[in-house]
Amino acid sequence: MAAPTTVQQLHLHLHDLAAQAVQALGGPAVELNLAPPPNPEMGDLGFPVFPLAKPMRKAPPALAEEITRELQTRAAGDPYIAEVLAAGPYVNFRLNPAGLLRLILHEQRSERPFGSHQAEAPQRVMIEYSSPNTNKPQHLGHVRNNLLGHTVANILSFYGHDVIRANLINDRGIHICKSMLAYQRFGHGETPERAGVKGDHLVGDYYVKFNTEFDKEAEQYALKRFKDDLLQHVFAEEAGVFLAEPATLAAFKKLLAQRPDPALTQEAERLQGHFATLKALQDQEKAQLNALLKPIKDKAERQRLTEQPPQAILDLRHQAWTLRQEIAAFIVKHRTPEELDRLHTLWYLSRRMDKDAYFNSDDSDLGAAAREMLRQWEADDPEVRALWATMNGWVEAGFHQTYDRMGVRFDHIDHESETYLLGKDLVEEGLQRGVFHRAANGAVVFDLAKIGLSGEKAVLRPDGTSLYTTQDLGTAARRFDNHHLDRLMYVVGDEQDHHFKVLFGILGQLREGWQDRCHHLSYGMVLLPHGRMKSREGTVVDADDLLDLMERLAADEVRARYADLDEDEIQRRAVAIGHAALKFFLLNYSPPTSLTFDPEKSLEFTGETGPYLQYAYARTGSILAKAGLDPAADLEPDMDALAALTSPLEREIILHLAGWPAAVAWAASKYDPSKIAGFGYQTARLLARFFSDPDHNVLKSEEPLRSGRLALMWAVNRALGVALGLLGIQTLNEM
RNA sequence: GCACCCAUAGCUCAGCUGGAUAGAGCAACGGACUUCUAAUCCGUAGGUCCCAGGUUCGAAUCCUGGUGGGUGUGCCA
Repeated sequence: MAAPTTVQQLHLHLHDLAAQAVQALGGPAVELNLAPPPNPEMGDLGFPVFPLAKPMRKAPPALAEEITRELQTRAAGDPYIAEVLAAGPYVNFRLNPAGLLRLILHEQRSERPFGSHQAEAPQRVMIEYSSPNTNKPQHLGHVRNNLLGHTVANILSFYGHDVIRANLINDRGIHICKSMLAYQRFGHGETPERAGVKGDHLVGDYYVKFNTEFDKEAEQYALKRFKDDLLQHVFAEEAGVFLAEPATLAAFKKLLAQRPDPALTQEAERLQGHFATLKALQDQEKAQLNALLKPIKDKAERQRLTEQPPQAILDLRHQAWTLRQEIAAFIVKHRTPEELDRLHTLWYLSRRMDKDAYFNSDDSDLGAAAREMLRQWEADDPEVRALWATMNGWVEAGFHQTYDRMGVRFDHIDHESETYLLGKDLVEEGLQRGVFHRAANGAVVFDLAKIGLSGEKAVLRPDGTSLYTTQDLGTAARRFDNHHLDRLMYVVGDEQDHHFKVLFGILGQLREGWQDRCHHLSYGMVLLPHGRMKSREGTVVDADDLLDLMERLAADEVRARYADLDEDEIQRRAVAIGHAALKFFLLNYSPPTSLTFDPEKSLEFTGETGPYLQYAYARTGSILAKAGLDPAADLEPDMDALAALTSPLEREIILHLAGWPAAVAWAASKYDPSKIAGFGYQTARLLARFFSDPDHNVLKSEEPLRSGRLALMWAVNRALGVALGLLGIQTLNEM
């Protein structure tokens, strides 16, 4: 084998050397699991001999000794291997750091960037991310999606694939009509310019306006239509249940706040404490009942026990009932008739009334108007289309401002208004071929049993209109055909896991091989300390507001450190640092992890954060600059200088850098930016240790160590710069 | 009911596809600014890797069963 010219080849070289040694000793040809030992004193890269012990009929430690001796003779004179040593049942290599760093420097100067793949053929990959609705501005959830998609695209592209960044803007449908209708009725011709508001926010305000107006309408309807029904339920058997609900008591507390009476409010708060007890009682009851039922298989006996549980369980229920009564009695005693009406209505709306059904009924004025508007849109009504074009224009302009701020971009932008009719021909063809069948009511459906799931999935309604899935099938097909894709990826939250399983399954039935070329990059939700973001409750973290906040917080930090810096420079750094903190925070979680965003705790600039990486980078750059070296220009390594790098920390840094190609390969194959973030953080951590140690001072050290350390700084600066670039984090030369 | 995901330090998370003594950040406590930039470093403390079995030379990691939490399960999008 030729001498290794890359770190990856070196890894293979070591593996082959070890495998040859094993075979020379009569062992089997197996893959050896080369991994770093837990302690650097043991070596840099090693493998366990357990799997070889049985076939070679030797005790592991003795075998390790034997393999080590064999390797020592075979590796003699190898420029990359300093030592081979046995450690119990393990065989470890100690590498020559100078040789390793020379390889790294060589790769960093080569045309193919260090860490990009060397062997695989490039693939054409389309990755769809963001996919926003044009009825409201983007929020923190979108930010995670945008950054995840954009960063994965960066990684795949860096790795050597041909990447198409796609966005499918959901610009049509009933939800769009809601904001349009509210604007038409309440907007008075307002524009973003006149209101001084970003277009997406302006439209979002009308979407909210629609919902509050609709809620009012629904409440009035419920009160008028179901008054008798409400009263009956409330004072009948469900009284205790309804009144003793957390939501009811909370609503009542709000009502109490309108007629200030501290004593009552206090009492309401005390009673709210009962809910925790109620929950505990319920859990106990459930646990006891389950334990009781568990050993009993007979169905009738189980049912009897469920219906007539033993006294202990009844006691628990009684305790709970007493608490409920206390809460109910409090509300009944202190409510005014108006308040009770309001509570009834809220209860009915939350428990009994199907708001979607109401929206879709002729009873709802706003619902009917919105649906009519959708019909007009589909019929190309010029007035509706004009309004739609105007408002969508505002929203998209707003989106693009936000994308630009985040550094997120796209190669292809599709609109659902152009794609929503796609897929029908595909369904027709599938129907002919028996992929789909016609249901009794005329709908065209897919039998999910064909792909190992249960139930049916409709792809055409009885009236022949298409569904979301139909459109997705058509859009995917068009993308495969137009772009000759090897892979099609969707960055979408994990609540749509099932949808994509179905979609890909059907695609696979329609076209051989498409299923395996599709991938759903599923990621966890962004939660707030109190739970999910709910626009209804005003807990949504707006993307633009968040970016503003990050910039402001970062500006405060910069100002606190460099009071005399001019304001432009403060702002420039604040944008870089604030965005870095946000990006790193979101990308440092592995995608499947759902994360809790706590503004108090999440917006940090110290510890494992983006600015920590930027800081380490800035310091390497500063040292290079002081030495008169340009980090952008190439550096010619001098072996004597590199050989002077012998401290444990220097070795550790070099070894860590050698792990970059593996980190990129891993991130690219798993679509996981957190691997890159983790690598960057480890790099920064090693550097922080390096900088804090006076013995490792670069500029004050003697030649040839000084040149060696400068070469190391140069290599680290490049590697960290590339990692930060992939994460979309701006580098700074001074912090 | 069924399906999928998750459970690791007080909190938030890693843990390289089964290897050697399970790691970081935050929070707590103690120490280091005459600095190649303290957005930093060093140290102390903190663990029944949810529980019970199984596979294996070896399990946080794989399998089975349970418990707890989340998300789905539209002829909605």
